[in-house]
Amino acid sequence: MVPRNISVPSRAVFLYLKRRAGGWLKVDYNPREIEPRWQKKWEEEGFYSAVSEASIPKYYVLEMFPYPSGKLHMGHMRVYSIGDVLARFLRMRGYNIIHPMGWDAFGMPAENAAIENRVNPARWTEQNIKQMKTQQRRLGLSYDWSREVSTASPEYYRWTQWLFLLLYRRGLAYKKKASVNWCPTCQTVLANEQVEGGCCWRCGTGVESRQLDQWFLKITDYAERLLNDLAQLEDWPEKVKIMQENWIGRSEGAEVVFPVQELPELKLTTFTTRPDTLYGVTFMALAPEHPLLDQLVKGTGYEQKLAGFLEQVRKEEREGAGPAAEDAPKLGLFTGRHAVNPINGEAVPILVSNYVVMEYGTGAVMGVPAHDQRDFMFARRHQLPVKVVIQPPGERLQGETLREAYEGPGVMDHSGPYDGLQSELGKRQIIGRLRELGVGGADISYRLRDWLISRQRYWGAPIPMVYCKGCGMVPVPEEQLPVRLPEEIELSGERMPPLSHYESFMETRCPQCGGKARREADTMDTFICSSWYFLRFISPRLTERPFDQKEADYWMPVDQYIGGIEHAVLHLLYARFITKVLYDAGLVKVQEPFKRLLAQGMVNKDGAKMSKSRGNVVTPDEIVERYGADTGRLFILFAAPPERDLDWSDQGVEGSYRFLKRVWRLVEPGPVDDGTGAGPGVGEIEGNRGDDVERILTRSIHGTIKKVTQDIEERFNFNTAISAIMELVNDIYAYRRQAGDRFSDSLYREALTTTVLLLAPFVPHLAEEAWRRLGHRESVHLQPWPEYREEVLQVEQVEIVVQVNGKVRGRARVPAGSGEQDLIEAALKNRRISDLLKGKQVIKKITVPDRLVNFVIRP
RNA sequence: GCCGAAGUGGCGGAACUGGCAGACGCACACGACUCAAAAUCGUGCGGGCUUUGCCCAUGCGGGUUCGAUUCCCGCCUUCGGCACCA
Repeated sequence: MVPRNISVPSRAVFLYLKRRAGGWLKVDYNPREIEPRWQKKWEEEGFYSAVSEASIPKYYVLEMFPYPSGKLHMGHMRVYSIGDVLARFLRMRGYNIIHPMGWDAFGMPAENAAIENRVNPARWTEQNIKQMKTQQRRLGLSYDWSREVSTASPEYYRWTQWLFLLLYRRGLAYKKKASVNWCPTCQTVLANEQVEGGCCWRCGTGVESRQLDQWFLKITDYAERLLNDLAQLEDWPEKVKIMQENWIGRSEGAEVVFPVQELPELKLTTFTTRPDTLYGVTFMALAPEHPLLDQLVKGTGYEQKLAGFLEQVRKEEREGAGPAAEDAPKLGLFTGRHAVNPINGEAVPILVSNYVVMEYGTGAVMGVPAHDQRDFMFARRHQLPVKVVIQPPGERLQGETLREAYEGPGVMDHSGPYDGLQSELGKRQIIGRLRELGVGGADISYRLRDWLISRQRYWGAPIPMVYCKGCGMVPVPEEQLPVRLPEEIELSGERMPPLSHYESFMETRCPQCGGKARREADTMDTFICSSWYFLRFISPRLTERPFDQKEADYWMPVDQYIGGIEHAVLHLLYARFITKVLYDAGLVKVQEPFKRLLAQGMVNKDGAKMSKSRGNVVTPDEIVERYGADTGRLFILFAAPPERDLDWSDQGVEGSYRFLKRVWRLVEPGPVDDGTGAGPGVGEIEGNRGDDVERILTRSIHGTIKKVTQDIEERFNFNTAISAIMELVNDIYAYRRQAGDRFSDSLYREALTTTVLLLAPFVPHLAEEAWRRLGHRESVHLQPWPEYREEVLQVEQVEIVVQVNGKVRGRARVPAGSGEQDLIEAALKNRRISDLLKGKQVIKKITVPDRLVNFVIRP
């Protein structure tokens, strides 16, 4: 038996502290020396490499891979820090961790740099990757670098092209001429998701509309599944799911077919969410791009006028491009033809209007001005009749005097046999009638459009298609992949797309007939490259297939995905779509790629986004240089919960640094039992408070383990986890101050050991250095996470609050778990309480075990 | 306009299931150490008052409850998403 509270080791500590105070043997906290040393060591030891091994539970931690701009910013540092804490924590918890990193390396900055500075995009990108990787390495992140991939390498884009062919084979990739979003600055088209408020997501330029022959992916075929499966994503933020839901924009309604009066064989199909207003139709409006327009107008004498009108619309669009489309004038032109309302045989004029969008529904709108605000504004502008067919409760509206459309529900009116019916019921009945008549029926429409993937640019994965005079469009056979991007190319920035002017690329042989053929000159949207990269990380060097299915079955899905909210409907929707396609092709077993998602907030400074123009930019490099990576990581994680925006504070960083120095001073002396000297004399250490100090520290140790574990695992609240560790450190200092000759070497050691283990995921370098100083041989990052002992947390006595009418009026100490009667008795023993209750009538006594007693008295 | 989130000290934030509002940190003030400063250690720190204590206080106004930062209703402000989607 070793007696407790031996004074010898504590004297050792004491003397050590004294010596330090004298200024010798002291080593300051020096992250600049510690951090690179451990980074090197860890890499040599290679224990961050993931190995497939089904015997222990796997965990896939992934942060959205970056575009290699060459400059790491605070936003990057934040995502990586969050991911790294999780990866390190879960590794200590006994999981088989895969934590890879790579590069979303195709994209326009490389190409633009090439044009401006005559550098080679491939070299430029390589350079940036190298630079950025160095910056990442300095942060002490636990990546398995052996899995690094770059989407711009032929070994990778070969499989992006393979994916395209898979989509093509499955009928999900097609080429069509369509009016598309064109960014004049980027000289390329954009998918719908890539237009934000009418402007380019990348450069902010107003987007124009252009007619081009382009490649699309049929993501709309998956609209229903993409929508429904959101319900399975329990661990995704509600916000992101709602954004995707809105983006997909499912509306239920009906399809209604209107024959053209003058040309009965010609039929116009419309989509409406309000079949109950069918009797209120007073016109029909077609989109300017509507395919039947030419046929319709032919022979009416309106041909000239139509051509002029379309020219005007186009001009209007070019000039008025941008937001506020709603306020744009609703131009219209009569086509000379009429449509017949299938429900009542009424003929209404057919017009062309710029407020009808070809891409939604059928590109034709049945105009019900009384019950749709846009139709109403159009009708008033062009003197079309307004016919009220839905009466709101307690009102009788008149078409002639209506000031705005009534869009709510009501009772049907002027609707033949349906008069007097509730509109909701009327919807169903009219849909039934349309079906009977064979002129429509229930239908669903989505806001989601097909994904436009052609980019008239050079630096992307070439679309593996060949055009042959004899055979037409022919896909490049898989065994001929990759279609290599010519690396030595002069980019002028003028002749787009660049590849079309590069003969040695364009000229090829037709895979079918062997004759002369031309290649597709467009490259793919980089969002395709990033919609499957999480699978490539699983088998990054495989040459026969994009990924190994068995390995994918083991590692997928990504258990925790972390990234910015800006990808709520871009990357995250595309990746879900591609995963579902791969599932349908029998290549993966999961229908959803990301089990859990964390959308981290932005990093601001002085309440505004960090930007060069504001001059409020702080870079990870500066922070690492000045304070070390550990301080930067700690501050970023401590200053706010991960999903919230974070305000950078130089003083806050200073505080984190101070805390780490405080920890350093605890561990810097090394193991405490160096066996020199005798214990401190009585009175040399102030405030001896006896046994209690020991119990307080013990409880603090175990309480902190519990809190930190829960905060990381269940809530992702790293900020509160860190504050708990700070409290433990404060308790250790208090113990050192107060223990006196009861100082327990073993307890002190346990406290330090625990602190270091708990800090390991957050500040890996300092923790490692401290761990070794405490006398350990093996890395702290290979240690099991500490377990807490519940029994230590049990307390015998608790302090309860005593309230009178809900206001705190006193306190009482009671044994833990006391019953109602004991609580009340203890509360009444308090002088103030009994005084307050004297002569008063107690109506009610409320007790909450171990918490409070509340006396309700008559006022 | 529609959809969504958030409003708590001088500041970042905490309070997990309705139970002591303000943990932890920053800033500030004071004290110790020092010739002095820095560093460090310690103490205090929402506001008010008639200060053994009492009152007010979690954007504003109501409500439910013994008790509300937490639940409900109405409003205000800020931020984010969508924006002629028939």
